[in-house]
Order: sequence, then structure tokens, then C-alpha cells
Amino acid sequence: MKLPDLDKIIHERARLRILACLASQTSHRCSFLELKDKLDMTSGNLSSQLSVLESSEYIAIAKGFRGKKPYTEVSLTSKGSEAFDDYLDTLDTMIAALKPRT
Amino acid sequence: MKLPDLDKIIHERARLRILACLASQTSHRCSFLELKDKLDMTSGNLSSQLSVLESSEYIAIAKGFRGKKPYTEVSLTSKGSEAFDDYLDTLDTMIAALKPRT
DNA sequence: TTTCTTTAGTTTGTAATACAAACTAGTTTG
DNA sequence: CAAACTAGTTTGTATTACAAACTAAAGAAA
Repeated sequence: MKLPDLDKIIHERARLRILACLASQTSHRCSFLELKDKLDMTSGNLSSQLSVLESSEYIAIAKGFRGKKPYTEVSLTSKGSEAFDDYLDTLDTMIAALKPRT
Repeated sequence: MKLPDLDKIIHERARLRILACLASQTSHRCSFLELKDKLDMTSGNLSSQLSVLESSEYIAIAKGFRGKKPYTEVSLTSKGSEAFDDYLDTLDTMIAALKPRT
């Protein structure tokens, strides 16, 4: 029984929660501020983690304005969506394997 | 919807896999070398991670000999078992929340 | 206008930590 | 005896998560 490995990019708590948040939206989108608020993260940390996810092409970041204020929209890419699904499947498998009791 | 947080000690890939390995044994025990082999980790990393888990009292480490060779046995404590169950429940909850589609 | 405050983020510095290389202690083999 | 192997531990390094400090622009106050 070789235990499967988990995507390192996704398996960081902050990033996992970011992706979870995006995936839970039917639109697969969230603004920077919504994420910050829902996940209770500092702007700095959120900004850094988004950069990591963006480099992996798991999310896309679109910058624009709402009125006169900057408005950053984060969206899950299809690549990110797939990777996240894989990650969850891996976890499911692991959890299932660990619960032999009905 | 506040996303739950995950136990930091458990949520490290190496440690998660160690705990998964222990939990999957009905005895909740494994020798150092079994772990090293099953998880495909270096001795150094395994040793370090076990120390972390031991400090948190999630596992207990018993040292003895098999013949003339040192034999280290690692066992999941009840505290560790509970913490691990909690962790899995948290994940389950998260995953469930994320899959609104039937 | 000029100055202060707030908003919406980014950059930079640091503290934590995962990991492996090097080491230790003892055993078996030649 | 020395060399090689076993079963780990300690150490140093390289990542990296995170927050403090910063930037840039807008609005409010004086």
C-alpha cells in the first residue's frame, strides 16, 4: 500500500482554503477583498499566496476598477479546477482507505 | 461561511502520511523502518517528523532491540488518534461543502 | 490647496520548518 | 583488525509562509 502524494502547491493551508473558497462559488470567482474577509487572512499573505497559485496557473487574476477603486478578481482556471479535484480525490481515497469500519 | 482551519501539526504532508500509516494499522503501531519503507522517506526526515509528532503527544516512541539491532516502535496515542479523526472530519466537512452538485 | 485618512493591494524581511547530508553508535563480514 | 553495513540522530541549508512596512490613488477635512 503505497500512500499517494499530495500536490504541494495545493496542500498549503492558506492556498487550500483559497481554492476551496473559489471552488465553492458557482462562478468560480472571488474578489480579493472577499477572499481576505472570508479566509481572515492579511492582505500581504493573501497577495503572496495568490501569486504562487497564479504562477502554477491554478488561478487567474484580473485587475480592474469598481468605480475609482482597484478591484482584483480571482478566478479558478480549468487547470486549477482539475488539480483541485485531483487533490480532493486523493484525499478521499486516503480517507476511505483509513476507515475500514463501516 | 467561515472555512474551518486545519491542525498545523497534522497538516504537513510527511506527518499526515505518517499518521495515516499508523491509523491504517489495526494495532496503530509501526516500526521506524516500516514507516521509512512504506512512506519512502529518508531516515533523517522521518526522524525529525516523528520528533515533532512526539512533542505534540500524537505518537509515542518506544526504543528497544530486536536481537542486537536497535528497533524503534512508533505508536499512535489516543490523543493523536482523536486529533487525526478531527482532522479528517474537518476535511470531510470541507469536501462535502464543496460538492453541491449531486 | 495642502494635509490627513482610508482603501486596495504589493514588496521585503524574518522566523519557522521541511528536508537531506553528514554524523553517531553499534554489528557483521572479510 | 579494518571495512562495510544497520538503524537511527543531529546539523545545516534552502524553502517558504507570513506580517510589517511600504506604495499609490481617492476622499475628507481644514
